[in-house]
Amino acid sequence: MPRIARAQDRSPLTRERIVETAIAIADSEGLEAVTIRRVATDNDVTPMALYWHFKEKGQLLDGIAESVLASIVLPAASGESWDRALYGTLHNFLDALRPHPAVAELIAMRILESEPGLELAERVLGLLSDAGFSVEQAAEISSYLLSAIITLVTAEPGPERVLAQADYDAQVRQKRAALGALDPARFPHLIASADALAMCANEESYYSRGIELLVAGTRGVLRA
Amino acid sequence: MPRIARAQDRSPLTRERIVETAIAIADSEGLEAVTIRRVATDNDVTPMALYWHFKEKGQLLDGIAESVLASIVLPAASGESWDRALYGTLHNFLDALRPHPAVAELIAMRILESEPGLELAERVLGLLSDAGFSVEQAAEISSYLLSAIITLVTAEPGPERVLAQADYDAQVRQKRAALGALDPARFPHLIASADALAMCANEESYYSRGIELLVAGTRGVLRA
DNA sequence: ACCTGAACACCGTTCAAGT
DNA sequence: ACCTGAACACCGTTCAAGT
Repeated sequence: MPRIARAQDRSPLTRERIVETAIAIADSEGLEAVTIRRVATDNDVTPMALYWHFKEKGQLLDGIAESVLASIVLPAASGESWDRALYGTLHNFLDALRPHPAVAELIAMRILESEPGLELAERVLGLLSDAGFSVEQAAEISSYLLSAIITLVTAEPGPERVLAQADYDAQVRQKRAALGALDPARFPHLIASADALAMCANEESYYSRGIELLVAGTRGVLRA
Repeated sequence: MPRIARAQDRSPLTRERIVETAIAIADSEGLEAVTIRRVATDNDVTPMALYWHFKEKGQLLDGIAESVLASIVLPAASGESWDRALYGTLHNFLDALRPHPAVAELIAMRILESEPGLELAERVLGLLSDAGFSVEQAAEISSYLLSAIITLVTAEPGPERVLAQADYDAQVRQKRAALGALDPARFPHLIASADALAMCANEESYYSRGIELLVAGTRGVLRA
């Protein structure tokens, strides 16, 4: 008599599978949709099953951050100038974050808690040291640069990335209209910028100019 | 026969009083402690009373953001160079955020939804326009600069600002120890920076150098 | 106009128990 | 080792009702 399909017949849950589904939920519906109960449901398991793999929800969030940080591709250090290498490294970090804007906010506080995050920070500190910054300045600037890259993706102009295309377009129109309706005597520049503020016309240039600004700023404080 | 003290004898709740207590809770215990029920309790009122003043919790958070934005002091535009004026304006924004680091994260998405936020954005756009940026570039850079200021306060090195002094010190020690225990062959710069990364030695210089970096970066992309 | 009481559908988490 | 069932203390929110 064949047993009906049940939990013990399935491939067992793993930390990795749980984190994977959590990221998928965040990508499609936002971080607030990532609940213990929802992640459990998506794995055909009761909520309490997750507590075998994670002591508490915070550890699941740690796992998400670590997984995204692990996707950073850091090429071997080359003979470039420090500022070009810094640009490249920050871009490598950004490229890992962009596919998962909804979880980016988890990362800032966790960089120094994970192996791949430590490697990223070590690399940036090294480049700033090459540039001639003191240990204290390098520490301050590196932690700021990495946070700023995260901000770049969480603060991309336009509605949140989680929305369906139709909702997205509707929100863009609404935001543009709201800015366009302002008092022209008081907010002339906002009115002129309504289009550009309502959505990000060109993501690539938004991101590369953002990183460029950070690197140029780092050069600037070095000279000062 | 005297009535016992009851709800209808107290001064009535106001939007402002509610927002005020919400900010106080966030300041002392963090944003996650701000619940409808807790804010109600602190006002000696049932949770449902808040729904007379706010349609949903999101509107309370909007109110918090607006209140903090309203505390920005923007001096009248002076004859300074655009970059010095930009430094000053960003500092004005920062000064409004610093007393309330726990709610800073609410502000980024809400700047263009409130009167004082619009005034801040208009000012920054004007300065970038003076500098010679195109409308599109000014829009991109302004939204990035304002987010970056918020990041400066949410990403300040060291443990979260909500903790009691003893817990704060303990966390600093723990973080420093963790970094100090890394493999010196792989993470030499992190080990050297352990002290500086575990806490912010000098907040004032951290903040002024952060703004300096952003202004220098803006100058840099203008020349490019 | 302003607030309460009772109820609902959700959370995260614990604890004892099953295989 | 890995998972379930039942329960607890919390959420935000609705709806009808009180003054």
